[in-house]
Amino acid sequence: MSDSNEKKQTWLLLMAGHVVENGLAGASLRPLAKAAGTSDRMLIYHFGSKDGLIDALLRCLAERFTQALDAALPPGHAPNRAACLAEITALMRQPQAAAFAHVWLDILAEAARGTTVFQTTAAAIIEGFLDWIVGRLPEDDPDPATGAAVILAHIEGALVLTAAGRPDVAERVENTLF
Amino acid sequence: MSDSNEKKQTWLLLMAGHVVENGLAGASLRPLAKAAGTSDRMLIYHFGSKDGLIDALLRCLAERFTQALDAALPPGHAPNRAACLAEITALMRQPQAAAFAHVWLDILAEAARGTTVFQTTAAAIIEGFLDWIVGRLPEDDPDPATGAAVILAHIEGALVLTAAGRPDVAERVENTLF
DNA sequence: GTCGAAATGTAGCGATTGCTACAATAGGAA
DNA sequence: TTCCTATTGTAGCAATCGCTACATTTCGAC
Repeated sequence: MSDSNEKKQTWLLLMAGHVVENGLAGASLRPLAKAAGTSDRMLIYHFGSKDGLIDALLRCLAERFTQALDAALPPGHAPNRAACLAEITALMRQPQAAAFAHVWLDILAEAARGTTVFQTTAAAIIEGFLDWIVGRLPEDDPDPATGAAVILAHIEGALVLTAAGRPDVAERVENTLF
Repeated sequence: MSDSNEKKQTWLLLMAGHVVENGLAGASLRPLAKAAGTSDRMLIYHFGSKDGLIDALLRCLAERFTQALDAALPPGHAPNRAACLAEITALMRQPQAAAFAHVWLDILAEAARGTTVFQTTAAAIIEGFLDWIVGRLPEDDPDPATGAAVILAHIEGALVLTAAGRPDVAERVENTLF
């Protein structure tokens, strides 16, 4: 059992890499299996169905994302909200964050259409992101929940504007937010 | 020629409706043709290829979106930025806006992955949206470009947070933005 | 009416989709 | 060894994908 779980976990990591590079929307069994070094037959056998695989893959991606946040910028309090936002914005401009942004938009599109697994995954990612931001706000922030919400909303807005090819709009806002 | 263009335009409107309801990512020729009341054979014949069809469909969607904005809230100056944001936020909560949000996220996901047609469409939609917001800002707004950018960034952030199942976060920000 | 081009229907191609039937292998329990 | 279950490979199914070959219809120019 533990042996099987280890193998599945290895597969999931490899498939997560493939998904980050090639997108989640058009991901089909055979390419995923090739990325994991196995066969579609095995993926169905161990995950039950493609839905089961996507479910596991989404959990894996969410966990990887929250871990990546802590790894990139471990908790530590910024002097003020503006500095905190600047730090996170700079982090989001790094290539690995941009790569994840593609998958994030895939997840959002499917979540918006009502698919339960994608909705819970998206909510979990948001929750983890909010917690992480709270841990980076100024120690004396009067209202960390609101502060984190403002920063996260701006990060997500900037994500959309950047994806739409207008990072300049996001930048203009960033300079006048706090 | 004009006859052919009229027919294509009718088809595009019907297909746009289908796409808004069923998503753009998984849209394939035969369902689109059925929605337009024709055949996949005819779509290929008149649009050259699926890429050509998607291109035309995206232009149609972008135009429909900007027109829908003007139709929902014709230009008129709000008393202040906060009121302007509140108006637009209320508008975005209407069902038709939510329906378009699904397609918008599809477009963004594809644009983020680098597909040119989606990128230009996304940029055009952003541009039209910005112009429309400028036309609704207070008449004496000191910096309409920045004001529109701040409002649009928040709207897009709220879109993401809502799609992720956390509209509460967006709402919290809205109350403290101006 | 005649002719030629545009427009449309029918049928199907090769590729890919998620998934499965069947058989073979492997590895531990008795 | 013997048997049983878990695991894996091979092959293929029905459905759908974008697209095309071929035949037919439609329709305006002459």
